[in-house]
Amino acid sequence: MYALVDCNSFYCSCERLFRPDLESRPVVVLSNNDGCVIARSDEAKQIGVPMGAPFFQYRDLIESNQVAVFSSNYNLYGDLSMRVMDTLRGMVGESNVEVYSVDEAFLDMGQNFDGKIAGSLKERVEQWTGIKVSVGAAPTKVLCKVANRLAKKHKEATGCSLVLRDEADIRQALEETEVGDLWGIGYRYAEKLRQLGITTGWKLACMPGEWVRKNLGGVTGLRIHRELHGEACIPFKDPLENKKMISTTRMFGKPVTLKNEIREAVATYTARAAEKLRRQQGAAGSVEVFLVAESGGKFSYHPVKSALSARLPKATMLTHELSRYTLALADALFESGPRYLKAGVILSDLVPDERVQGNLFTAKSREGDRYLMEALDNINFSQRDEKVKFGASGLTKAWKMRQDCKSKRHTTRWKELAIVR
DNA sequence: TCTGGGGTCCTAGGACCC
DNA sequence: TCTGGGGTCCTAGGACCC
Repeated sequence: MYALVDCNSFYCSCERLFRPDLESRPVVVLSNNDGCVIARSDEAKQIGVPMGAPFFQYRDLIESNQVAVFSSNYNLYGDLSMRVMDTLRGMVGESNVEVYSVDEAFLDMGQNFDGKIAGSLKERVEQWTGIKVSVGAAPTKVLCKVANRLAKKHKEATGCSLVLRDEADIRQALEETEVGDLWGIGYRYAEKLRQLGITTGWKLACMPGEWVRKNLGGVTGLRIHRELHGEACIPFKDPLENKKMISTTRMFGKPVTLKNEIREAVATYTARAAEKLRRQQGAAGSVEVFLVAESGGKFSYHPVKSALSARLPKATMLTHELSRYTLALADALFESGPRYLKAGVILSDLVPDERVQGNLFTAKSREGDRYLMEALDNINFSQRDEKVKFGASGLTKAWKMRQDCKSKRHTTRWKELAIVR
């Protein structure tokens, strides 16, 4: 049996933790650049603020209902997420927790599953961290998702925790689940399935496997289908696995037209991506840079993307080596004229740093560079906020994103500690 | 007139997730 | 004026190999 533990309206819960006065007020959290709504408390959902809604379109609704609005504060959410995950690890063992996202984890509950543990997991997390969670348990990951969704949907009846054990439970749950609400069935497939009259999870489960393989993206669809029948096909992932790709991409706070500003942004994003790369002790064999520009058309929002990539002669984790390439790509991409909205840097072909293949022509020892990176990361990690950086990243950063309603980093900065009087 | 069979590797693009 | 960021997996098709 597996269990899925999912934090309720996670970002909103984090904000409320330090603002108890918001307990019964609607709360929303905005994406970077204060662009769209990415988290809503139950009250905000009831008022009718949809997920992903552009903030400017819903501003009136939000203001007239006195919704508390926050810019996203990833320092705070990341830290609270760690506390939740640590609590879970303490209860079921480190190797039985797969952190699926910042607010979700799958737990491997083993063979002798006792239904009561679902409740105690929930209680302990809430007591130790102050974050409310929902628990769904079932024989497969897809069914855990179904259970979790229903646990949330029927809060009063389930107490936010639901176990699907035998076939009767599963059938009933699937009959109540719309096909598009299944994990792995997105907008496109849901549409297609509905056209064919397959409206619920149960109806999909009743289709023959071969049909599913043909019509639902091959083996991916087949896996979901089998999971609906209680056959676990989506493996429990090793928590120590490294990323295969690392990217840093951002919208600009306002459109950018100057080459220098594009270069600053690309240098900054390269430095951030390289930092993530070093954290997993990796080195990148390829880099890609992309720019997104406004389209000429006045009445439509159709940004134009252009991208270039380069393969490095030797995989590296050094910021200054990586940015030599990313800046050259940025120069090649840039045109004067377009108003640029966004840029991004993607590192791929990642290999573990110690296994970097030697190259006959770059024999020079790079120990010094390595120490430099280590020192840089240490300073920036403990002091934060880019205390030390490369000049190419720029000092003014006119293009930086907007964050007008950001809360304090209560748990990760001494200076921003909450004050209680 | 008639032109094999069995592979691998790479890339682009689609679909999905939170 | 204003629409996020960071990932994963899979497939099809082309180039190339013997």
